[in-house]
Amino acid sequence: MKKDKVNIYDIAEMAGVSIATVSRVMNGSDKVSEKTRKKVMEVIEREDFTPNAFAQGLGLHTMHTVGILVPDISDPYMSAAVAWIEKGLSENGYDCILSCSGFEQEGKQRHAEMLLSKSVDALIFLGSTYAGSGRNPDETEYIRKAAAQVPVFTINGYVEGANIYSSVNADEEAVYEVTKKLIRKGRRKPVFLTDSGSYSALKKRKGFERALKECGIEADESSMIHVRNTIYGVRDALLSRKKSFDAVIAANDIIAVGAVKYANTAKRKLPEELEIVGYNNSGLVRVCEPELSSIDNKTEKMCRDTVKRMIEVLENEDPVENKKVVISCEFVERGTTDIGG
Amino acid sequence: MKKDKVNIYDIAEMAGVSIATVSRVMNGSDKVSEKTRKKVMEVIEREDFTPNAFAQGLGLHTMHTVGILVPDISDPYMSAAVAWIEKGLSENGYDCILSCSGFEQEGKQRHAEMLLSKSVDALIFLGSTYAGSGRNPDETEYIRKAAAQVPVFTINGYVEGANIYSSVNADEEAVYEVTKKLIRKGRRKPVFLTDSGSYSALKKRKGFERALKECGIEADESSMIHVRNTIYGVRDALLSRKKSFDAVIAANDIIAVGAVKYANTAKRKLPEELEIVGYNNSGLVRVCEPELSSIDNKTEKMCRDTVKRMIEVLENEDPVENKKVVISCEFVERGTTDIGG
DNA sequence: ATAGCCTATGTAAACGGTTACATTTTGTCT
DNA sequence: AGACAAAATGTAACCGTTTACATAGGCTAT
Repeated sequence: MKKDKVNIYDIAEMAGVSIATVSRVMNGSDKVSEKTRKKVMEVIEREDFTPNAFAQGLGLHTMHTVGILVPDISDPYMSAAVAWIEKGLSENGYDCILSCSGFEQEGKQRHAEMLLSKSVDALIFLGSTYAGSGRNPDETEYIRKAAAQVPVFTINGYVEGANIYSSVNADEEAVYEVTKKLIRKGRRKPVFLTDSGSYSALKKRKGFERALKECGIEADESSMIHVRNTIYGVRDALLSRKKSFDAVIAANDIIAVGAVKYANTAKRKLPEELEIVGYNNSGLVRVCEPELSSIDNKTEKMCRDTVKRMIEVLENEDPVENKKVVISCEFVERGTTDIGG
Repeated sequence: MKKDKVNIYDIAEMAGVSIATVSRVMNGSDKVSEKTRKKVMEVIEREDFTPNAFAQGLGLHTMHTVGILVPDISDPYMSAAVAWIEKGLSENGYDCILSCSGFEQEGKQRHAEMLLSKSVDALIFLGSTYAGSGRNPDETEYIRKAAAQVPVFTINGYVEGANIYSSVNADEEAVYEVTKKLIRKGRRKPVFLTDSGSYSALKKRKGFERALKECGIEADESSMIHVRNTIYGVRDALLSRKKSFDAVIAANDIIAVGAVKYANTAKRKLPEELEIVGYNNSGLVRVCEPELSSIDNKTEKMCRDTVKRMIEVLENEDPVENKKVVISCEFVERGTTDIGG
């Protein structure tokens, strides 16, 4: 099916020079006389020549390609992050291979191996790992295995290990601060909603618990609710809840939107009777009515930062000192709270 | 950084066989005696040997990899589509390289060339092209160029040409039908909102105009409004509009949400005083309040279908007959209209 | 024993670039 | 004009696989 493409030999012949000269022209560098360069460039453009990346890779030992592993690209937070990462990589002459691994460890592992077999220069794991959850210490074993071959970067999932670089949000602090504010304002029955036991979810939960404890509010198990990551799932869970509550801190914006749906359905006025805080400050916040107050976890900054460090690791031989970068969040107030931005 | 890896020569030497035999063992196929296979496998496992992908790519001319070009992955419609495509490809043993090209032709072209240089087996162009707009016939020249090298599949952007396969929605029909319904119900001043002059936008517009003409409503230019693809952009455009209108048909859900924002801001009751129809039936429809009536363009079906045809084209030599597949849409009624689902 | 055939294995030629090194061309200085 | 350096260009080795083809070795049938 695939037609034969022109290769460097064809170009060389047409331009009446050697392949070395064509290669030199292609790579801009080196010393080629202006006359020859022009002649060769003409042929290259006329024939629409683009070098074969594999052949280049063989010689150069790099394909300038980075693998991105994302559990679910249709999640707005993930897709926004991928967009930023792709942009950053592209600006630096790298391309990305995307792989949607699902949330299961087995899929992640398989996809990571697939990416490695494509000789990516580095790997980015996007989204939460379960590292440190204590439930199963080898849940991140495959990340360490991958790191034996290429530098690995994790975003919002911290894994300790050689050749592994992590960027995480100060999730605990962020939730702690916002919960405190809610309590200070008079809320006495806040609940925390999450859909997973991921690394970052655990941090958020910790922040929530700490704030409650400090304020002398009993943090019983029932104030930390496990929900499905869908709008209706959350709404229904809240509708059927027996115990009362007067504030919701959600682990992501989708869950928060579900809480807003609940409030609208149950006719509880926002923010007077109930306050809701989302997480991620994603595109959803403005779609929601009233618009959603949310904790901005600085996706763009985090992604840009990750890409920058990656380029450093890949292109400088001196080791990058910062293995773990913590990026703080910022609470953005909109219509679902009234605690001061 | 990358460790020096063992290669096939090392394995061959250690196992006391030739590289050809090792290669045969690796690829499972061919006839190798059980004894040799075992001996070689042992060394392979012990040394953790994985073949170099560059070299494989050079030899094989296929990496079971498909390139996906998407203008903007953070758009919920696009990311949902990518998720479906990735899933389908993955199920068939293919991987995908994602490239976010932006909406400009120049970027699309550059990214397409990049993907081709990576020896992808096929290319998928996601989202609207400007083919047939008449404004510039070579706007799709680069797609044809790409098709000279590998089969090209376009989703919602029809391009005529050899080796090009398209899947498009019956956009004109869908908009025509829903507009008719609105008019029949009594709406006399519908407006159509779009952010682009893309192929599918033009079809939608055509359907809108046709419905108006048939019903004897004057379709002046001002009833087809060009807006930015942001919620506030649309809201503000509508707020500042002088001429009155009583129904909105939007080219996508984001625009429709903007119209809902407008209605909420201007205190126009939905759906009594104003009816709004979105397009794509994306995740946003349920976030919106009231929930958004939208035209479902069957993203999953379209993506699955595209992947299926692609596999056929790639793996069977007999030509696939259907170069252009049209997939019909379905209007889904929610809170922003009252015309009957 | 030997011709004849399979089967298992090895040899070497692609694949399409990069690049160290060799060679030719050009230009300068005396 | 001749010597020499510098600049431009060419040659060929190398990267690590796959695979068509060649060959060696084992078996059966005569």
